[in-house]
Order: sequence, then C-alpha cells, then structure tokens
Amino acid sequence: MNARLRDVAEHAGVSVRTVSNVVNGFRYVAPDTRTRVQASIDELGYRPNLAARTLRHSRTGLIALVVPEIDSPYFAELAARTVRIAQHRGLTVLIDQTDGDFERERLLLHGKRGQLVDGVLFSPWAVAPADLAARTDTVPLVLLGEHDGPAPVDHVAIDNVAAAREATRHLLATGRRRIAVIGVQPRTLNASARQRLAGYRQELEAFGLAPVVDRERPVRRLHRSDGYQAMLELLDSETPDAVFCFTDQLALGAMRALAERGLSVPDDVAIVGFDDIEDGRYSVPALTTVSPDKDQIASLALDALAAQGKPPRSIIAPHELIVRATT
Amino acid sequence: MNARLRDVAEHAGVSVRTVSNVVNGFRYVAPDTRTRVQASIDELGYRPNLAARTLRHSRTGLIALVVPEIDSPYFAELAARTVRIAQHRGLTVLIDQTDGDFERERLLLHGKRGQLVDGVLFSPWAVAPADLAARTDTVPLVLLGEHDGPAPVDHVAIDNVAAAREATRHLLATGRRRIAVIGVQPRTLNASARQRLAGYRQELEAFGLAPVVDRERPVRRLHRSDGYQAMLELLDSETPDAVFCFTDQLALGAMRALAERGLSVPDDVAIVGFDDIEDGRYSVPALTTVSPDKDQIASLALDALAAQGKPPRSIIAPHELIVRATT
DNA sequence: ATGAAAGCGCTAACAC
DNA sequence: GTGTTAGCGCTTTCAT
Repeated sequence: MNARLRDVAEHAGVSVRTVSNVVNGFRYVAPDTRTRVQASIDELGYRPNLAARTLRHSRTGLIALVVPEIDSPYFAELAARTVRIAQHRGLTVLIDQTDGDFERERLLLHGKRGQLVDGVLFSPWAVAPADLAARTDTVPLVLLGEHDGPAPVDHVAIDNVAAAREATRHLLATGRRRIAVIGVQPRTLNASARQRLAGYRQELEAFGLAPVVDRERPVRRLHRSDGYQAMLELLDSETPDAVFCFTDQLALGAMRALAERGLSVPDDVAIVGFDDIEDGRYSVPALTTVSPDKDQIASLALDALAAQGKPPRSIIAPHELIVRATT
Repeated sequence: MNARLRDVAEHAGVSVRTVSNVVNGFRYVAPDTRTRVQASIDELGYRPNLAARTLRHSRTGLIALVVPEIDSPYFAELAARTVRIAQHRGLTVLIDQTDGDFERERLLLHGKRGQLVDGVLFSPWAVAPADLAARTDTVPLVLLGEHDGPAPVDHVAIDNVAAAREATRHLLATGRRRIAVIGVQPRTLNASARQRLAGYRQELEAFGLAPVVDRERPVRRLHRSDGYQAMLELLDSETPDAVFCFTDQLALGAMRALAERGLSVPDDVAIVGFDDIEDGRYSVPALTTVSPDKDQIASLALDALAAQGKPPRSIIAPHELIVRATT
C-alpha cells in the first residue's frame, strides 16, 4: 500500500494537518518543520491520493473530450491541441471515443462518467439537439462543431456557411463552372455538412449558376474511402471541373480516384478540402483547403467550460482559406 | 448539489445499503423494493460519485496512455484501438501527451498522476532505460515500442530487426541495389530506429552489399517535413533507386520531395514505409509498408498491465509487410 | 504554528 | 432481505 498522510505525519512526528500544509504549500509552517516533513515525504515516497482529494473538493481537474474517432486526423489534431492547452491550464483531458454510436453518445451525455469529470467537450455525430435538450446530467458541456436548432448549451464552431462560400468563390474565380461537392450527409444529422452545402449553393446562386442535383454527392462517413467512392460515381455521370469536398479526408480519397482514372489535378479537376489536416499539406499535389483555427477552437471551448452558468452562447472561431496546388 | 445515496434512501424510505445494492445489481433485493428504489434514483437523477467509489476500492478503472504526440497518425491509430479495446474491458483511457519532452515524461513516470490511474501504457521518446529503472512510482507500467538495455518493466513491441530485414529483402528482390534509409536518430534515444537500421544493414550484408554511410540519413523528428528534408539531401549527393523510411510519415514526406524533383515512384525510386497508417493506403501511389498489428499491440499491452506482478516480460507483437504501389 | 476531529459519498462487514 | 456503521485519505474548521 502507498504511504498516506498519516504515515508521513507519524514518521515526521507531526500531525496530519502540518503535513497537509506542507504538501499544499501553505505559508505558515516553520522552516525546519517543513524540511523534516519533506524529508519524510521523500523517504516514504508519499503521493497524494487524488480520489480522496476529489471527494473532498468535488472537483477532479479532469475534462472529457468526446469525439467520434480519435484517429480521424481532424480530431487527432484537435485533441492534440486541446490536451496541450488544457495542460497549460492545469487540466487533464480524458478522451472518449464514441465511434459515432448513438447509444454511446447518449450515455455520455447523461452522465455515464459520473462525477469523474468537471466538464465535457463534445463533438456530436449521431445525437440531435433534441437529445441535448433532454439532458439530465449537470456537468458543464460545450459542443464542438456546428449544430442547429436551439439547444440549451454553449457551442464553438467556425462559420461554415461563410467558409463554404469562400471555397466556392475561389473555385469560380479560377474559372471553374462545373463545381461538384462531396460530403452531403444522407440523414440530416450533420449540421456542418448541411451548412457547407448551403454556403456552396448560395455562392453558386450569387454567381448566377443553378445548382445541379447530380453534382451534390452524399457520403455515409467522412473517410477517404467515402471520398474515393463518391468521386468514382461523379466521374460516371459527368466529369466536373472542380470538386469541393467537405473534409480533407474526402478530398484525399477523391484525388486517389482521379489519379487512378488518369485525370490530372488541378488541370482536369480542381479540388478544395476542408479541415487543413497535415496530410493535405504533404499530398501530391498539396491540397487547397479551408483551415479552421483549431487552437482557437480548443481555447474558446475551454473558456466556455470555465465560464459555465451564464446563458448558453454560440461562439464563432476563425477560419481561413489556404490556397495550395490543387486549385 | 447532486443527489447522494442517502438522499435516494430517504426518498425511497429504505436504507443506503439497499440503494447501494440496487445500484450495483446485487441479487438479494425484493423486486418491489428494487422498483421503488429505481424510481427514486430516476426521479432524483442520482449518479454514483466515482471519487467516493474509487476511494473505497482504491481502483479507478482508468489507465493512462502516454504518447509523444496524439496527432501523429501512428499514435492516433494506436490510441483509437487502445481506447476501443479498453472500453471492452471496462477500462477508461486517459491520454497524456508529452511532446517528447524529457521532463514531462520523467514526471509521468514518477507518479505525477498520483493514484489517478490503475496503470500506464507508456510510449517513451526521451527517457532512457536508466530513468525507468530509477522509477519510484508503484503503478503498473507497460512500455510500448522497442527499448534496449535492461529495464525492469514489461514491454510490448514488434520484432523491428526482422521487419526491417523483410523490407530490405523485398527491395532487393525487386532488383534495387542502391537502397538508402531515412530515419536514423542522431542521438541514441530511439531504440526502434536503431533496430531498424541494424536490420537493414544485416540484410544488405547477407546479400553481399556493403552499407554506404551517405545513404543512412538521420532525422530530428519523424514528421513528414523531416522525411522531405532528408530526401532532398539524399538527392543532392546521389539518387538512390530505393528508400526504406523508418516511418510512413517520413516516407510520405520523401515522396513529396521526389514529386517536386520530377522523379517517379516507383520507376525511379521505390519507397517502403513503416507503420501502415491510413494516409499511406491512400497516397498516390499507395505506400508499401511494414504493418505492425496495432490491435495486438494494444491488446497485449492491456493484458500485460492486468498481469503485473510477475517478472517483467518482453512481448513481441506480430507484423507483416504490405506490398502496394511504391515498390 | 500546530493538533484534533468532522465529514466528503460510497461499500461491505456485521447485525437482525 | 434490509438496516447500521466503520472507514477509505484528504482538507479544513475550531481550538490552542
């Protein structure tokens, strides 16, 4: 068994109170008492028991980051930044992976974690705003990414409509007219996808072009294979001169399909992605993409968590279009 | 404040013991008592306090996965699998990111986490076996990845020497003779890199070829940019006809450099990577690579954690060479 | 500046 | 089948 506060106290010949004071850096401890206690601590290898502390303070210093999949590059990069920023603030991040499973997401929302964490950063995939509203758990919650409909929770996202318009405008500006999109979500789950689609349509319309239904390709998930598949389907009907993919992963999959069909990027088909994951910076050719400011997202979300209690806010993080070699 | 066991007990008109029994699915509870208690639980929105439970049981159900960077695809994929498998075993994974910082790794080893976690899966970057031996913390530890020198801890890794030999042999079998490597670590930190280098040399030697010092390129880190840089340097002296990269990320960076110089893969230069990350499956051309069985690694590591107490073992996980389009 | 002791919420040994 | 209660390790009020 590990040494307890009392063991140290006995060893040093003082009371537990004094040891506690030393451990917590309390000011009023006689210097030599402090030295003696510290020596006992070292000798016994004492480590404070976090569970007991938590029970006392009813706060754990732990926050949960809930994502569909941690090995999806966007989430991996977001997680890395979140962990780093949280560390700076004295917080530890516990990562939960739902695999996009509705039941797991619901469980998490309703406090499966018990009082283990002080707050939850939640990137939903399957649950809808209504589920959020029905939440019974009381731990502070901040939503990551778009969601629509009124839900009584803070959320941090970029302006997806504006970002999609910029991406589309850029494609139009480089002379493309047959612009397709890949990444429409079949079920109405994914608000980000819906907003990106809306932005794309708006910009087309503003330019005087009518949307073509066959150019709006749905995908089941947002993996490379889905982008690959969707691109092949797109090529079966008509070859577009540009494709706006709702994630970089989809874009990379699409590029692979183009390469296999012997089509050149960007000469035959221009590609724009979304997320600015590292792979896109090193793909051949390098991927033009919408870059959400992930540091800001993490940072703002952590702020929102800390500021809970105030009325729920909708926080917009910055983004920018990064033009590389695919356009 | 949240409802406590006692609140539920009072509300249902029973003792805490009975409520505890219901919560924990104890058998001997009268059916109607159970129903009544359950109703109170739901009504009050009771959730067990994990801290109190932990204090009682002195086990948290939490394990830490310590990696240099969670957004490095290999670690992201390993983490995803570890989280998934741990979930199956009723364990929650807390992810710690050290950024390869020696001090942070040291702190973690010496129990910074207090009694927060029941075990640690540690993928070291900066600390050496000697540091491990000097460990004072008592939580079970399993090392992920190669390390050499005797350290009194379990570790799970693939056979890096054999894997490197297979990769090299494959390159030789396809007629390549000027085979370079990218990924040598300047300081002797990284045991995996050293073993891969050893395997490469052994195979060359077995084939009757002498190693050429200029073809063994060092890198500082294992990112794409390092691979890119190293490849450019390699091309400045002599163009090899094949490159064995010690990670897929290095390989992808190298491929980008080759593309920029107008060299074709695999016609001019064949490439083999290591790790089998998803990006490599979708790169153009798709990357030949050594694939460590990540599920097995995660699973064996969790087993080892559970089996602690026995003398430290060195556990070998399987791997295989996956031939794709770059060779 | 230090000691004594209550209590955070839960579990389980011991009653009945 | 259910009630009572000690105690997990820590912090902190109250007392000295």
